[in-house]
Amino acid sequence: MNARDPRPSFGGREFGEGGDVSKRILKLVRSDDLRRSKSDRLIAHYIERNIAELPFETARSIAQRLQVSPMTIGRYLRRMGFDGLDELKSELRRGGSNPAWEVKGPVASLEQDRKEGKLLAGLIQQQIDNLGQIYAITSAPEWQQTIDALIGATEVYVAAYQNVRGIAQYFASQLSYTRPRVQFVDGLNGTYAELLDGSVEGRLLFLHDVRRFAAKARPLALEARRAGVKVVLLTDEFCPWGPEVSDICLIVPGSHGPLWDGAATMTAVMDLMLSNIIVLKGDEVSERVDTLTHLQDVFGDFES
Amino acid sequence: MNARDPRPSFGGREFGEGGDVSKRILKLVRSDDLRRSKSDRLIAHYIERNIAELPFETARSIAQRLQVSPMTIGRYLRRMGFDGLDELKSELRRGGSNPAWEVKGPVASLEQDRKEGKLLAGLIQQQIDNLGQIYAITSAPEWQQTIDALIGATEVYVAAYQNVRGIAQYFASQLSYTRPRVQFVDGLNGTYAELLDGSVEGRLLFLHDVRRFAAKARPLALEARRAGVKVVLLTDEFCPWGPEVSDICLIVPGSHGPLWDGAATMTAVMDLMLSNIIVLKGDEVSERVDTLTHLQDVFGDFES
DNA sequence: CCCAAAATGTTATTAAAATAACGCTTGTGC
DNA sequence: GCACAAGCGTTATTTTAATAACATTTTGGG
Repeated sequence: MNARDPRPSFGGREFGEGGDVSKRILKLVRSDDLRRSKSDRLIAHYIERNIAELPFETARSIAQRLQVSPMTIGRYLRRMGFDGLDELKSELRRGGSNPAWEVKGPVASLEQDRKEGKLLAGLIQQQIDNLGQIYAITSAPEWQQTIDALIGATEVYVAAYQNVRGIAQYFASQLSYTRPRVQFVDGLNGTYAELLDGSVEGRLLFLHDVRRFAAKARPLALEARRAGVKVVLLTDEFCPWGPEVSDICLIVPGSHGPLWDGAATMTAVMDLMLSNIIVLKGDEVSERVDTLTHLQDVFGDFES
Repeated sequence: MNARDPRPSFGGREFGEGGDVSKRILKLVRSDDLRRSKSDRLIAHYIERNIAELPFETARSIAQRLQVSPMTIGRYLRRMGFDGLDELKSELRRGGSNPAWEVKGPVASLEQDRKEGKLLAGLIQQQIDNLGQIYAITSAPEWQQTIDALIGATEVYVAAYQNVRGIAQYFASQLSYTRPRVQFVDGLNGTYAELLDGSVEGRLLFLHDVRRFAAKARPLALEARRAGVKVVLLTDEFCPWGPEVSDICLIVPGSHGPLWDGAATMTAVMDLMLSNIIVLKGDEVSERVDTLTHLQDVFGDFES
């Protein structure tokens, strides 16, 4: 045993209260003694909320999720009184009888509630169905073209209006982690000169618009193409002029609900694009992320 | 791959019969093809009776229990169509989602397709799992409190920073369709005076922040509460100071991927909130939407 | 009873997780 | 601020599980 990481003689299995095991673990995890440092709280919190998932986890996987080192998890478990995650697991196993993971998952109860006509369950179900559909998009040739375009362009300009403007800004923000020269444009100066002045070859306009289309969108796309800018359009199935004004037109189906159109599916599509880019660019992205993380620490107003 | 122990092209995930995963596994295990030899039946029987225990087992431990060699277990799992027990476990973990589309095989595109196809499908699956989980949030008391607060407040201020800023702006934009006096605040004037000056009772701060937390977020929440503003915090499971600084703390689990943290789940949560509000406010919202639609037509730069 | 084919066990190798030892960072008391 | 202690990450090592390749046993037909 490591002298630096002693296993205390109290706590853990020494308790013999005989009650429900997961309750005991939760109680342990909630005790002040195990929430002292920041990562303590992180881990405690994670266990508290994901106790049903623990059987599937390893110390390593938890560590990765929480962005700490596996050692920290190991030390924490030892402070809890368990000699490694396996010991905690077998304790959980004995305690049994509470298992959310058994046959019914959370999704199963979701299904149940949906049948009972609960509104939110139905909406979630619809979101899920939508997500199932977007897999089809990733197999379309336009998908690969879009990825290639986003990677290959010298400069990327992202544009969107009205209510989905924020979503596109998010995309631009995330995209800039994977490559340089990404900019959100709003044309508030009235000209879009930065995009349309033709001073750089290989520019790309990533235009996002959905129903109740913005008046500016179509002319911008047309003008961009005239200026030699490649245009990617991400839109929904209601766009009447999609393919005409764009080089690559990605149509996301089903991104509209009974009450109104949600942006969740679009966000998922964007996240998928980013993931795909990361996979393709690999280490190149890691380096850039490191650089940006450093810059964040210097200028970024991030915590800690 | 071992020529003696081929993994057949049928079986396992190739089936897309839909429905609950454990059902699928049980069905597999009961098929004649997987009960041919003596140990086949032994293993099949064991899985059938102890499927809930599987997450705690290893191939080795099962083997020991059944007095066969670990190899036999491994081979059996492979015949089932799983590449090792871990793959079966992760299937079980997913619980209940329909793998129909996961199966559609490799996407027909460029070289790395198989890998990437799998990857994207996996990411979508993860999104779906996340969505399944958010149902749990909607049943939490905090959910209803949040909805009530969003409806009941005299003024709503939405705040977020860095990369999720756009997402929150989207939320603010959408929320303003359901009720008046919604504003996104960024504190760029350095004071947040509009929010903190105490000139109006019943104000609400809707603060959204996720990992790599903004340095501004925590102080803003604290200051807001001091100024008598109710604080709703929408965050992920990594927030160490969530409940301390907020009146209502909504924690969205699983909004993080292997590559990075996506915003799709958060967007879905927001859309759900909006839907919930619409349902509760009913006609009141319709009227407001009509009004806003009219205003859009006059000022809004919308098409047609 | 024998023989071929299938099934299983054994052994050696590979892959992966846990952790001890060390060093850096962070926070905290004076 | 400064110094000491606690917390954490990193690397190298140990331990454990999974599996390919080979050896042995079992099964079923003649």
